[in-house]
Amino acid sequence: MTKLPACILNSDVLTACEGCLARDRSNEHLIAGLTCAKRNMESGQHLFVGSDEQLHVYLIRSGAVCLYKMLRGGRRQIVAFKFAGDFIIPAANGPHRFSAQAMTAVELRVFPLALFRAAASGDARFMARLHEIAVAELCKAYDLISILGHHDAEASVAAFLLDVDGRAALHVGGAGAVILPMLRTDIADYLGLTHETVSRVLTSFKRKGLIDVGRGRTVRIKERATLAALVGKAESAVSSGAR
Amino acid sequence: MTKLPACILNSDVLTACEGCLARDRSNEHLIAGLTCAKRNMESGQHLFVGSDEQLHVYLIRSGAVCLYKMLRGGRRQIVAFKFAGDFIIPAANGPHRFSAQAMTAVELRVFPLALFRAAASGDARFMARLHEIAVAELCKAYDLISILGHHDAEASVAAFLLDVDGRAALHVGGAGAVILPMLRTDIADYLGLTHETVSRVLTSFKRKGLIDVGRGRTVRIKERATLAALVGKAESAVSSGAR
DNA sequence: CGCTGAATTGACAATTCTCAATAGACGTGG
DNA sequence: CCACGTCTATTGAGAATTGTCAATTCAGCG
Repeated sequence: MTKLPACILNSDVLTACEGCLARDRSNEHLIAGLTCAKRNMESGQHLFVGSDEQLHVYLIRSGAVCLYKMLRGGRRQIVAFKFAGDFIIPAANGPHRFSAQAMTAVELRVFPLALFRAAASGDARFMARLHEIAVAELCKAYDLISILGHHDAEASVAAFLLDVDGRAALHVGGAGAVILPMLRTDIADYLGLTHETVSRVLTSFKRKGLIDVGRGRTVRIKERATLAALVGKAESAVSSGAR
Repeated sequence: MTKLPACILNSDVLTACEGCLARDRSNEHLIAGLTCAKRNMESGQHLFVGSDEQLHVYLIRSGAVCLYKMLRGGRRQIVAFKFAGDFIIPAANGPHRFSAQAMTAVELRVFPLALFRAAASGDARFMARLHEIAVAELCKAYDLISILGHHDAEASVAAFLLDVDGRAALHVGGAGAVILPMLRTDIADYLGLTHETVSRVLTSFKRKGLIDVGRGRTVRIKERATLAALVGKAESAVSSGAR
């Protein structure tokens, strides 16, 4: 079994890959046959679009990226936000299912997909890691489904704020404030709302004293419990009884 | 490498597992250490609920099952329908994230989760199959996200009809009609609508001549292209331009 | 300092939800 | 075989939320 970098083997890679690739300066080999290149992109640039062939695995070192799909009527559905430490791994063969756009300046590590897969197919541990990552994405997807199914703007935005707040990569010093790297439009396209509605809800939260909205897209959560109540911690997978 | 049953190795298992387990009568060993039991359940019964420990992998031989989660306000979000040939595989450790309820009489094959995982962890091919299944579920989840993001009842119902129509397991003889094994309420809880809205949309489709709604929850699609247009085959992952 | 894109706020329209009543299907039992 | 009861589906009317369109304020940047 080949030697795998910690960033691939560790269970918590999705949120923290510091220390592992931090050591790789100038494209040194991480494991036999699996190298990564550095790439930097500016805000607004696309890593790839839906029609592109899938050729790479991306690891985000810093910044924020969104994965989206264009829907009928010009509507855009963002299916995931990716932050520092997150992987973007093509799921199947063929063209990309999504487009990936940098929402801020982004620092990337890029692995050739073919090599990545070759390394995985020969190694059950690596394969298991990939599976683990896919499962984590699946859980995220189900969370988003729950949010979209709510049909409740306040609950959606509250869930979004709590989710983002849980990502260490986005915190700024001191008062526990979070930088929202995305536009109101991006939040709206993620939650299935309009940017006006997102704005209204945030203003409403601010007025109720649940959050502080500061300069530079900074948000600080003041009443976490109240937000959680809005989301409905009553959310439960338990049956409410046979039908 | 152990000998694996075709139902696990084949790529198209999610929709068709006939012929593989058809041969296993009375719990014979399928591969070393991996046996399955038969179980039958009636409509309305739960395979498991969200608080249960995850102990089994299920393969549906016949019938229909839904996976759901209860949301705040008593709202129920169905995250997936499972039909004949589909697996229900616990993703992570801990309790179930969802409840699973039989929507019709169901014939099941039940594998002990521990044995299933043991077989997988030692076998890169098996692991790869599991990954493949998870990825397929992920794609389904993203499809549902796209539907829920639409915020358009007609598009949602049209997408649902076309999706269900694509599942061979649900077709009845002759005129290409499909049996919808689920209630209007189930469809609504899947699409983030109310059963009244689902009913209204179906009636509207019927009046427009897009579908026939027959006896016994039978639906026949007459104007596939029109329904597809409603969904918006314009759906695309291609960027509409840099921002 | 002014320009440009983003965010906020307002007024109104549209869709869906809620509540309610009716009609239909299915199974049971007389 | 029909009547009844129950569950499901349909239909209707009104309420509520969000979307749409438009105008204004704000922030960042040259």
